[in-house]
Amino acid sequence: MSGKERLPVTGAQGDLLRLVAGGQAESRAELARLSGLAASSVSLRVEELLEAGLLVETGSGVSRGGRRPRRLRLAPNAGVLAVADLGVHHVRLGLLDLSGHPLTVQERAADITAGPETVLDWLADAFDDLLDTHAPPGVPLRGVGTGIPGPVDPATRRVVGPSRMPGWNNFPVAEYLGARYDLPILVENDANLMAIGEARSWPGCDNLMVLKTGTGIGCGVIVNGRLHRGRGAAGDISHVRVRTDFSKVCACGHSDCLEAYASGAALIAALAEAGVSVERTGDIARLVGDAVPEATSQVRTAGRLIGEVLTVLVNFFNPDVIAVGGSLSAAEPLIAAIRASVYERCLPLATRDLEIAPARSGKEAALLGAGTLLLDAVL
Amino acid sequence: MSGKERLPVTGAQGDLLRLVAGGQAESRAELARLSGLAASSVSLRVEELLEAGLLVETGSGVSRGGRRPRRLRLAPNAGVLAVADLGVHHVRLGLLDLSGHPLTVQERAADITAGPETVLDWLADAFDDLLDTHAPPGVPLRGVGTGIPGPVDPATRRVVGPSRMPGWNNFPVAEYLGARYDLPILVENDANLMAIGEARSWPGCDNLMVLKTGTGIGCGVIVNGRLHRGRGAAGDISHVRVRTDFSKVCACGHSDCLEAYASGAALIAALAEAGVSVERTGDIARLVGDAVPEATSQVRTAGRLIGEVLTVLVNFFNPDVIAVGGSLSAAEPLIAAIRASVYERCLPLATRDLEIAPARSGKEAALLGAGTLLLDAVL
DNA sequence: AGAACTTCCTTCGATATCGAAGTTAAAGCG
DNA sequence: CGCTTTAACTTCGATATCGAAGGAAGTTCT
Repeated sequence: MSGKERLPVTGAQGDLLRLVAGGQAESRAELARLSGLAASSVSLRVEELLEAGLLVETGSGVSRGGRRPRRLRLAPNAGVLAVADLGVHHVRLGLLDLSGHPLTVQERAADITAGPETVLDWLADAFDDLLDTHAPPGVPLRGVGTGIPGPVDPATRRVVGPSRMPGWNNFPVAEYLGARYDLPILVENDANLMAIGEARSWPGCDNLMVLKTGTGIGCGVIVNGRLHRGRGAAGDISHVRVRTDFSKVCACGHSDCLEAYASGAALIAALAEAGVSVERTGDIARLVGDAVPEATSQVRTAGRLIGEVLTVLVNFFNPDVIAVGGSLSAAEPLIAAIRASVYERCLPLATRDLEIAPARSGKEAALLGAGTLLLDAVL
Repeated sequence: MSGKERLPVTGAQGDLLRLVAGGQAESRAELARLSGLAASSVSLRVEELLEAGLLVETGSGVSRGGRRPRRLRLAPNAGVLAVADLGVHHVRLGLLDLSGHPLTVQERAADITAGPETVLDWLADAFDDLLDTHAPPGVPLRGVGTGIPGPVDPATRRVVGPSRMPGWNNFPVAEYLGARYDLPILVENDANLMAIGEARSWPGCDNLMVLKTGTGIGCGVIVNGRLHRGRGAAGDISHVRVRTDFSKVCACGHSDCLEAYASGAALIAALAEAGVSVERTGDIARLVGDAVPEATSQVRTAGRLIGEVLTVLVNFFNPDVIAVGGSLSAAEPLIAAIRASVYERCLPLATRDLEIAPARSGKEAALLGAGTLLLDAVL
């Protein structure tokens, strides 16, 4: 667990390892195509990686009309990653192998308002616990990463101006964890991590928007296969102004923000007014499933508002995919309403091959995304 | 004028040439830093390029504390590019050297509604004319490019669904020009070209939005220093819905499109209703300069509407710069109104270092952009 | 079943790139 | 002015990459 240095690989070896770890290549031939290296060079490097015990050959793959490829995998004992997805009330955390596949995942209750030191100490203890109980013996920890339910400045890797995280503003999360783990540390906004994780489930799609509809509304943007951070807050559409019949003031001080109408928190408040008591965002989808009319109507309205914001973004950005995740996305009318808005209003060229679909990668999306980003730092 | 092949350069040589041509590097040392190659390798390749007559040394540059760099330039006789920016009523066309600097630029009246064959034949004749009269003798033509005032499908390089170009739909512009010139041919949307040209004027800024406010409203998007095309129509914000007091139906069939209120064409119509007769979009800025109240008021409203659309995009995309060009941008209240909307409504993290400014690169922006893109195909 | 592809991977000599050490030419300074 | 420092380039042996040719292991066509 010592040594902040990467694995003992040269540049070209690292590129190849990343391609295998990222699931983009499974054979020498694919590596050659994707890396741009000559097939002969790939063979040489792969040979070295096999000898170093970082790669293993696991049988052969499917023929594409000729000789079958010899399938390459990352060695299971090359290392593990410890990753977490900090939420407001819950934390998901787990261990991944260096292919980014989960070895174990847990969800634990946690209160992020307890402040950064308390939460991060607790998190590190939880990691140690997981490593003791679930990591194969002798396999080294190679990196630590966590998602944060608020904006993270990519330059300083500090939390900046979070709305639901008192005490965290400007806290140097990466440094604090770095003091405990002498390893690559990743700190990133949770919607961004989710977007990266989700992108792995859409091969061939280079431009995605990934919505996280939960207590708040988050959005991660993948451009050209890579996370777009902008100045640090890219994808933040929660305070975009929407067209509505009556006016609401948002917690941010502006009026008519999307979040004030279409977030899980807003829906819970609206349902309470209508006499329907809901405690958690996840329960809204259940009410919709039980055909409670107030819930369905509210979700439909939220979908329409989100969809109207998306029309602008679809025309502007022309994504291949809009993946909708988060606990609200389990309510079917949400995506239906989003689709209706977008397809009705957007340019044909922009919607021709646009797919608007539920997120494919489930609850672990953010953890997988953390793994994917960490691999770039580790390999 | 024969030979569709590129210049006789190997891969690494091409990279170096592109860096010099793009104005990013002027010395061997800069080339080494930017290309990632070892200094020794750079020296070898540069030596070859000098011998091949593609590069020339032109004295020495400014010392940065040590020995002065030996300044490198593209050889003036390495070739020329013929580029055009097709508008609805006018065409700008010119010759560029392989550094992308204009040798000569002209504006000629032309009617794009005459149909593609007529216009493109006329354009090619105009190119030949320019080459005869303004190209240094013996310098070969290396590439041809043109901007189109409508959407261009990047896959097929055909015009798709243009609004003001009858007869052009699905016309294979690149193929048609390719039959006349056996050279790399570039065909691209005009706002996209303008964005690329403008981006060269903002060194260090990797994420830009470039607005073209003329008869219509165009927008080009630069992400990570490269043009973002999406599925072909990225940046097209002209048919985004805006919040207004009264409702208008746009030519596209939807109601309340941005273009129906804030485009030059819309302003001319609105001014006519107010009893102010304007013929061309460029005259609106003149009226504003003469403090005609109706014009100022209309432009301010247009700016506010554009700004409101931009708030969504700024939160989402987090650009470094919004550059506003086109004939309307000469009207100062336009940018002032855009700034007011964006700064009032957007997230602090997104506007902290955001610059909203008039385009820097003038009327030739699209031609320069065409040159920049062509260089990638030629070098 | 046999011949003809196709694809995957390896071998080996030719070539390109690297990087450490040296050279050249300037700026900064007492 | 001469000394040190800095940066720009060059030289040259070590190393990495390439690419053509060929072998291995399939599929497809006849």
